[in-house]
Amino acid sequence: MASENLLIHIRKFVPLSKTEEELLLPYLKNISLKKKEHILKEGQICTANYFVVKGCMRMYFITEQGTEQIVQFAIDNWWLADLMSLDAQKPSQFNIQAIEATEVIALDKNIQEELFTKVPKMERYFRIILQKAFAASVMRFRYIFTQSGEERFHHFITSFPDFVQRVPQYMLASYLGFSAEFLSKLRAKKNI
Amino acid sequence: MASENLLIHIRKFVPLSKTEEELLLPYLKNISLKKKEHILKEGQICTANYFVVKGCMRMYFITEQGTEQIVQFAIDNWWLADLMSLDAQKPSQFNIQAIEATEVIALDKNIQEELFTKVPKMERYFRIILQKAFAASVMRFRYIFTQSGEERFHHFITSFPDFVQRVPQYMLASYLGFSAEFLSKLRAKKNI
DNA sequence: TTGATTTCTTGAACTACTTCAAGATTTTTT
DNA sequence: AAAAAATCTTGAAGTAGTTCAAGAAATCAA
Repeated sequence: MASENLLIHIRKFVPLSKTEEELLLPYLKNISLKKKEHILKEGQICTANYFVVKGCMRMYFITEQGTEQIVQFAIDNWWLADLMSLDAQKPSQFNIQAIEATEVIALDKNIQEELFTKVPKMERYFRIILQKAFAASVMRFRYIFTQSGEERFHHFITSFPDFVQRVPQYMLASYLGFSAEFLSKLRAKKNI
Repeated sequence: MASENLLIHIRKFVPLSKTEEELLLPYLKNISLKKKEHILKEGQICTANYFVVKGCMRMYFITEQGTEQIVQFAIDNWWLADLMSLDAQKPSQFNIQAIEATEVIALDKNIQEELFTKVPKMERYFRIILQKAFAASVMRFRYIFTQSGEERFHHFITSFPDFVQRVPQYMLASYLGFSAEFLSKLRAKKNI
């Protein structure tokens, strides 16, 4: 059962009573995505926050030059959404797409407030999750600003060796902030 | 009174009753920082979250090459902390320093949980603040990855014209991710 | 109000990447 | 199993930045 994965994740940060868990469940919606299926497209309003139960997703946009630029990945047990669009209910500047067949749980914006009133611990859970996500993005800035492309690539493959197998190389290059050709040359140099 | 500025900020996101405001105040500590004074140094454990009432601060670290790299600025009405160090209570990899004479309000980590229990709305306030901060950092990645140094500089000075006057150019260059010399050349080219 | 410190400028040589193009390989679909 | 689509590779030429060095200008401290 998909929701069980989310419950396990939540319990790591806040202790939920049986009653609270039962209150929470009706707010969750299971969604299955095929490979390459979009759950958000540029110009649409982001209506939910998505928890990846199993699979892999990317958030990206199309640059002025017409190329794709990836800003975030999400794998099992990560939340993903365009929080700016979700918050302001304005058209998104991003796309969110499944890279492989993916199961997500959606928490709809318009019932989220009601959930937080009924189960205040969920507000706490998201405060903690967001704090960690923001702290991680500060570290990402650190890496982007001080490491060369080669160093960032090396750091990434040693930190997430299994993940590297799951996404096409050109997506990894985009996420790390350099061209697919450059990554190919790095690999050639290192015999990877 | 410094705390009044924070109360005004909080009220923008959550409505606080008179009682709740009175509960909150004893948790706040006012700190005055001189220009160049540090409130956190690399290796120390970050013990509080800081709200800038008036002034300007930077969060930076020293690269392997011995140069300073700025990851965040904070001006009036922004929170600043090394959230990773604060959360895990491990030594920080960053420095936080006042760029000009600055007044901050500190919210200590070890009493924060107690505050959230007494005034749950504060947990909500931080959930909202963190959500906005994280959404903003996603946009910052967008700019870093797609705009040239020149474009980022132009975008920044048109978005925050007053801020540019307040910090030395070399700090702005560092924040934007290029060398001070390069920024100087950009300005020469544009007669700014 | 002078000296010390910090910040900004400029040019020259260098490099970590990019772009383009075209073919090779792998994966997916039928 | 063949055709189509997606992904990866390689080389050559170009460029947006960097580093270094040294002086000029602005700001700060006594």
